[in-house]
Amino acid sequence: MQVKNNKELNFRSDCPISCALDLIGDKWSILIIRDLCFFEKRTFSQFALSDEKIAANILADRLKKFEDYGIVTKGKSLENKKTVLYTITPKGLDFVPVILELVLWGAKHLDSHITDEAKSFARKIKENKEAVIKKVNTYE
Amino acid sequence: MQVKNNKELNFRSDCPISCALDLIGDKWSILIIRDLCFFEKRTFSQFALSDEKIAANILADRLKKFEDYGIVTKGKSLENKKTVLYTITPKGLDFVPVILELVLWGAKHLDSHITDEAKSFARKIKENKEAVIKKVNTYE
DNA sequence: AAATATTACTTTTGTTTTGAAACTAAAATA
DNA sequence: TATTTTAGTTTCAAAACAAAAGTAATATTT
Repeated sequence: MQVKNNKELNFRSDCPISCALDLIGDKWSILIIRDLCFFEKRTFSQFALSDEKIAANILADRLKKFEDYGIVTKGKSLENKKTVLYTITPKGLDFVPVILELVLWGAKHLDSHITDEAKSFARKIKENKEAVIKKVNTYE
Repeated sequence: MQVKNNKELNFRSDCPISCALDLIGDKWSILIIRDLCFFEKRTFSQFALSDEKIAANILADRLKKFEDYGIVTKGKSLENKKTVLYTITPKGLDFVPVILELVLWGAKHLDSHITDEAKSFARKIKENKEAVIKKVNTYE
């Protein structure tokens, strides 16, 4: 049978930064991980509803990639047969520190674009990064 | 006169993560910042020679964007008239923590692809992240 | 001084990725 | 039974990317 798969990643080099970017270096991947980790989103339509308005085809592509590379697992809801649940793995959760640093960068250098809520989150990260990471890791 | 400019960024939302990605969310931007911060590259041809082999047109595009958004400044060499020097700004240096977290992620989860050198760098980051950041910040 | 090489790009052309919209199929709800 | 919801897929045009070749100024070699 014909399986539609993301083509195999070829890593451009053996640099860990480059390899990480080969997997999540685009405008959408990190936002999906953000939604999984900080907004407890789990379903296709929840991701699709985010402010940035990802297109359905791109979302489907990234979720497939994430599944293929162990960033999320795909499962079925216990309550009904049509809802698909995406759950972040430990490998995916390990992107949280990257995301927190992006928040700090954004809050510092794009100040005027950023909400007060985001600014207060940045403050919280600066005060106690480990606590923020631990909290995300215990959502599950 | 006709100026060739990167079109204005439109930020997809007011999320600091999303905004940061609007600027550097692609496969190349962070690698150029890596080369500036960790390998002291300053010229077009030095960037072009990196292992990942960025195409000249893409490199030119990203350097222009970086200049426009204050990530680097463009200057002339004191020694000769043809070399152009790109220098990272404090705003650009503030991406270093993001990069260090990508190194840690890559070293942990893509272990088999990564060089021993990169692994030992990851160890150093884990031992004393602040020292690594400080060292990068004092290259200049 | 002339020829060659280097540097920093730009241009061209073809391919790939993205984005928007419409469409589908199964399941759930009214 | 009809409508809505969920999770996608398909289509097609536009934008971004990649590889290669070209250019112009400067620097080096012969």
